[in-house]
Amino acid sequence: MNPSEQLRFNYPYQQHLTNLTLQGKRPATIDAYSRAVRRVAAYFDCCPDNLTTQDLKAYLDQLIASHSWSTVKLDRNDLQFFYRHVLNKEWQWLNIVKPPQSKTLPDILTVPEVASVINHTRQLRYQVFFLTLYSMGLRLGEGISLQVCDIDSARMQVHIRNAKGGKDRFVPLPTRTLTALRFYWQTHRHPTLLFPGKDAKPDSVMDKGGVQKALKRVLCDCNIAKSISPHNLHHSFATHLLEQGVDLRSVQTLLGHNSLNTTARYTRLTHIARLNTHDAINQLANGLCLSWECES
DNA sequence: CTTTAGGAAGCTTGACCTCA
DNA sequence: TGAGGTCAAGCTTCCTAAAG
Repeated sequence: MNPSEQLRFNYPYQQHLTNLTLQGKRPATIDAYSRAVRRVAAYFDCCPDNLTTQDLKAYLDQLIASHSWSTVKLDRNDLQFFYRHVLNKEWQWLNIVKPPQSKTLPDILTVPEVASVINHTRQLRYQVFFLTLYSMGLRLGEGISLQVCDIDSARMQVHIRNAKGGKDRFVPLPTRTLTALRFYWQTHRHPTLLFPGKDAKPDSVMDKGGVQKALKRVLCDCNIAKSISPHNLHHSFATHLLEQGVDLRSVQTLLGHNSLNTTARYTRLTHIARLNTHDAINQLANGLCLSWECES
């Protein structure tokens, strides 16, 4: 893009960012939506305010060929937002962009596999972190943001703040996890964070990429060939609770899921006798043998 | 359908170790 | 002791999957 065109693009782009913020969109959404506008501008090498319907159809057509439908949907939604709120235009034809129907299911670790992963994790911080994610069914982002003040050891529960969609929830805290968190905290004694980063910035949390890489290494050491990421610990936890007889609604509340869609795979298990959620969680955590506990 | 979080890749940085 | 190598962590960006 030449300098004058770039200058012309900057104004609507900034307006777009402002509108997204004013609409209360989360940072991840603003990031994703702003990328789509930058991408279409880069593709046509100009400010996208005067593109024709044919131009945009051609753009989305090549995008379908080169990217996943998730990306295509994002760009479609972002362009719609951009045209509606920045350019004040409607693009009805965008409704013809519809992804094919598909439904995939995540890989699940067994309880012995989870124990193996935790025990093969050499660094204490990752070992305790994986235990924390699994034993309370947390998402990666929820785990790394945990603070000392979120732990309520009197009521044996943890306050999960600003989870997906900006929602809070409480989850039961297994005794074993509390012990592990206390043990690990003694090694760094950070005033607020349970899982601080290693860099010089005092309030930086543990890096997501580092956690992902650490888990990949451990899975390799354990010879586990399943497609597993930290988020699969969240799914594995849900599966194991249902296998223990906890009812589906309780598991969804625990994980911060409102819909039945993603957990529908587990519904066949709900005929099993109901079990107290707190007991089931402690049973799962107690089923893991942690190497550092054996050493200490 | 729309929105948000997670995963992955590529690059940089810094700690740690070895060796001349 | 300093140069060079190695590796993990951190950071940024882009892409994909999951959840609302």
